[in-house]
Amino acid sequence: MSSLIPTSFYARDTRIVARELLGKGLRHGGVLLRITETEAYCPDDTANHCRAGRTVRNAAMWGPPGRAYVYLCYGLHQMLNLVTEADGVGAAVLIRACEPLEGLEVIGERRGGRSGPALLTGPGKVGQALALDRSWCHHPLDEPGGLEVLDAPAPEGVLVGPRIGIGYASAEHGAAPWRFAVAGSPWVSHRKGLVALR
DNA sequence: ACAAGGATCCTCT
DNA sequence: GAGGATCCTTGTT
Repeated sequence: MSSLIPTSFYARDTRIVARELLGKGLRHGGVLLRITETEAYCPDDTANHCRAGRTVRNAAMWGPPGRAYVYLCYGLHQMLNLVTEADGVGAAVLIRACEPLEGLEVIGERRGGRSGPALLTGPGKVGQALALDRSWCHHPLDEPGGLEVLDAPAPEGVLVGPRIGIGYASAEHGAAPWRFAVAGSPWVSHRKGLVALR
């Protein structure tokens, strides 16, 4: 796990990018993580922050692919997304959960001394473990030494299911199987509702 | 200037 | 499985 993923990887259908991000590396703040759970937020998606058009907060999602979109949820959680699709299209992949590979001690400190899957199963937890804040919004993900996304082999099996916490979306989008997770991994939030990808 | 609403987390049952 | 904490962003006066 060493090479940075190029921008072209992100300039594709958001659901494909979300699935293929499983297993990839995430390095920042002295910590290396393996992505184990993602969600796709697509164009024309009623669960998407961009559903009401462009705003100061969601500007990064409308921008070029391969950059970070970090936003504050419930006034306290820093949520990491990776911007997808062409420049001018509002779409991104939310990183929901990860497995720790390096820096376990630092992660534990940032997560209030917790241990086990509670460390990293949830998007707010991932942001906290990586020491991210909104100053990282718009940051290019292929820049060495910054917030790095590293290439790695795809997992053996993938699970899919509906996304979490989007009760405000339409019935169609609320049920869409746009959440992806590494099969058999304990580092996944809300296991219920996930099924093997054909 | 104000009110409303969250892509969650944690602590209980 | 359910409910409260918490405070910024947004759209509306």
